[in-house]
Amino acid sequence: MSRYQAADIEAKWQKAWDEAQVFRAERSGDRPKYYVLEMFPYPSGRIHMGHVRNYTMGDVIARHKLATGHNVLHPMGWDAFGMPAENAAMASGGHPKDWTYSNIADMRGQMKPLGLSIDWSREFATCDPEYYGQQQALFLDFLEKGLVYRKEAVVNWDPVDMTVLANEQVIDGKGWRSGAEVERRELTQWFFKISDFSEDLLDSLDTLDSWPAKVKLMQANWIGKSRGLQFAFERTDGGEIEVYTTRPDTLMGASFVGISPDHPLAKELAEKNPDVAAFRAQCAKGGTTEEALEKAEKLGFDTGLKVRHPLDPNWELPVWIANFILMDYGTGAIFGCPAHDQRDLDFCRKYDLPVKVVYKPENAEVVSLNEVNGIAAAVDDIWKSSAYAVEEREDGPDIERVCVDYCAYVEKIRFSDETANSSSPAATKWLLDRRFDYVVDGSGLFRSMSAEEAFNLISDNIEELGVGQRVTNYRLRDWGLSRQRYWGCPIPVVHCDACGVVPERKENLPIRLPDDVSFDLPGNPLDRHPTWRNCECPKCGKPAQRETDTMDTFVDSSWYFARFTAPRSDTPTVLAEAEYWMNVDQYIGGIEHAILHLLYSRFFARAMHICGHLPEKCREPFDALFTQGMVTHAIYVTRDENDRPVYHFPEDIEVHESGARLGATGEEVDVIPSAKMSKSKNNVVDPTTIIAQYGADTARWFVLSDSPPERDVEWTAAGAEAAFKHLTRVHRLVCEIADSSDAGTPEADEALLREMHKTVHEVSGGVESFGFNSAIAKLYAFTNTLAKSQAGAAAKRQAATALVQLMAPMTPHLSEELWLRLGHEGLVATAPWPVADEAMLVEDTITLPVQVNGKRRGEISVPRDMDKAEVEKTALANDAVKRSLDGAQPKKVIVVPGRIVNVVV
RNA sequence: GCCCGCGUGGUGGAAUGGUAGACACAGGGGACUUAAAAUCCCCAGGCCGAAAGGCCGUGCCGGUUCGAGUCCGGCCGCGGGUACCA
Repeated sequence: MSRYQAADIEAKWQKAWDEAQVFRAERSGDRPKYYVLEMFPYPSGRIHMGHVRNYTMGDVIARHKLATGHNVLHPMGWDAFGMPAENAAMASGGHPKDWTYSNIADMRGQMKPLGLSIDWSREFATCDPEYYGQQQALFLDFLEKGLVYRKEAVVNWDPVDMTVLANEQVIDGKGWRSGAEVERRELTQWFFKISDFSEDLLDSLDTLDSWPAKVKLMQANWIGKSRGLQFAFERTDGGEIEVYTTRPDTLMGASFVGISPDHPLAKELAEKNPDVAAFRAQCAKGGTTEEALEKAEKLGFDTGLKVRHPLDPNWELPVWIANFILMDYGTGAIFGCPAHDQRDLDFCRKYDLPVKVVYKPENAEVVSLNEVNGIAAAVDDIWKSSAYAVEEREDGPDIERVCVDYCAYVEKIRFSDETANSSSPAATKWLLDRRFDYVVDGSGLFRSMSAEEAFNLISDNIEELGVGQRVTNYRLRDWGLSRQRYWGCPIPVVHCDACGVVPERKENLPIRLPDDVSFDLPGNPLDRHPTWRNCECPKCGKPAQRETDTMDTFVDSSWYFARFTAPRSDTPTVLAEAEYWMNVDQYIGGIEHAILHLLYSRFFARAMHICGHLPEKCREPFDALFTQGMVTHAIYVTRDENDRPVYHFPEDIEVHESGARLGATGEEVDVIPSAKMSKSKNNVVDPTTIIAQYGADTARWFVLSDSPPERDVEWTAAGAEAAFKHLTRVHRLVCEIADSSDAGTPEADEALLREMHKTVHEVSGGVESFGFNSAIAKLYAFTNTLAKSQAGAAAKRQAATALVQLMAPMTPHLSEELWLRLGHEGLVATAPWPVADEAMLVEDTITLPVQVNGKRRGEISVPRDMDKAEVEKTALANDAVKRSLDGAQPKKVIVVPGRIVNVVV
């Protein structure tokens, strides 16, 4: 009997599949098509366990669909533009192109041994001029349809290196190479008009039935539809300030009007007032990320300007410049209502601005006002309490009641204030400044009304006054695609002194990246290239300058799925091919792409449809989405002399009880226990050693069995050994069965075949619903059953055949080998998937647990179809149950047929 | 900060609101062997108990339910995203 020789088997069958062209995808009318796609990799140089996990999952789906009679498209390509190639060029002097293509060759070489059912004839890289040239054509079409435009936007600016930094290159607010404090700076850049599609992108989420709910929720929140009021505050010195608010109901609690440091008014003031200029400069420090902006200390500057409250001309509010107000959202100006917004509250406390309550806190009565910390603490508690947040509902704010009782509440606070030992300035200020006699509706007191009523009352007043109107607003911003970098798709436009910005002619595409560039200086090499940017204006023919910005790499990955349907065509897509192959039936990728990549792709599919590159049905390009968890691993960090992080490889680390240290020097390292594997953090584990040691089938089996696919998994090497042992066991067992001629008992045959049908049923279900780890557990159990079975050779061969077929999507090479060994014709890869006999799935006798008051006390064995009354009788007659009841009379007996009996006493 | 997830034995994990811990890893014991490897068999959440059995137990606190790992509310911890990492 031959031993399990993974290396021989795998090479043999990969060759066989190749020769039979089993995975070559061609249009065909005789089978339903199925397009399965895994998010294509960035060619970092080495595949890691995350790739193996991702592609193996997709491969199981693809092979299962092939076996169930589908015409499967399962392509692979490379998301090949991006910063790491330039970083490598800077670090070691090579060329990004060489680095990238060499990495692609390496990774393809590491992926092929996995035996993936990929149609490699469709492979491409986004840095191929044949691909990015078509992308440039798309850009020009988008431009023509008004889907692209230019405007000013802020970037991270490194004032020492004089270059734009990616967010990732900003560490603790400092440039990663220079260590200089990063500034925000405005540049003119290209934008896709994704915001034109806000409503559609939001509404269409409802049609994506096979997407994870969490992804749809994240996208919906990202798009961030809000109903609000846009209106103007009149300045006492003339002019006005336009604000947007989702909370007009809190207008009577306004304490100030705030404008963004990037607001035109702030810029105007800065020209005359050096203090304002200095404040703006202070606000411009730090990175551009939302996180950095939100977490930054709240800074404000009192402009000295005043505005009139729109509902009370005698009520003046100060105008502040505040760093937490984003120019990109709404109008870049707000009114602050500190009582009902945490950020406004923080701000008002810091600058001693009044806090006016509009809503009565729901739990005002239960607040203890005699706490040792005095009234300030009580007020704090209330401010912090969730009662203050008015829940945003689909139909606008609701639930909470606008005050009436708040007068009584304020009295209560005041009463307590007299007895409190301390009176904090904030609390005193708040008490002194209440204006609860203000009239909204002329009645002399606030009416008791719901938040929605208040929302409408204020909005109506504002609209009647003619100073503003209700508007729908979206958080989603247009997609800035300009990058001041070399290794990306050149933006195909020309700047002409006479004609302005002119699109390149399509016949001049692709606009190729020049090869002769240097990375010895920071910044974009295209900018300082001696000749590349010189060209003729496509319109007037005079000398002109090429755009030197390249495209965001997200553009590359926003349409590659469509390109796979016609990867060699000299147009971006071919409608007939797209009509046949699209949409992607199953898309698989990391949860980290839940928002940006998937949203951008949805936008691109719409835009491509508008330009005639995709049929109508492709507006939502991914029918089903599965988001796999990430493979994580600890990160080991030390700090260099400038306090910048240095990441160490796992193999250089010694772990001890209280932490970890560097093996070479003994230096203690900080351990970040579990984080996404990332090349820049040096925590990537290489799967090739496992493949070399045990074979691809072991690696595939192990990554699928180890954890549920949607969950993150911490990589450990233990376990691969066990997977290999199991496959060896299956090999031995099936070979024994193939050679056996034993007779068995009819009972054993029956039992084995019942178990076989159950396994077929459960494994099929598991494969179809991404329950790979559970499916594999069933296969383990069935292997154990088969090994112990006393069934005859014929029944065992039948069971072994099913086992081999069920394992085939996961361990395709081993299965082919055993399929042949069992004497079957052709390839298991194309053999029809086994189908379970429903009649064999039901047992005649079932075991029911019996609970007494919800605790399991015994079990009974009853016929499957026994009626409820009989089951109840049997349960109550059970010895263990009687003992547990101890003579007590049951009040109620709940019988859940086929499930459980619960006796309540 | 904000949005979204996740949290179950020593470990990975299983469990349409219905017997918590399937299946495996590591561990312990045994068989085979001169020995080892390989293979096979058995044990195994915690506590009490000789056993029968009992009590506790799915991050924490509370709720809904005959019944909660699962649903609801509030916390804590960890992870992802946060628009120039891909």
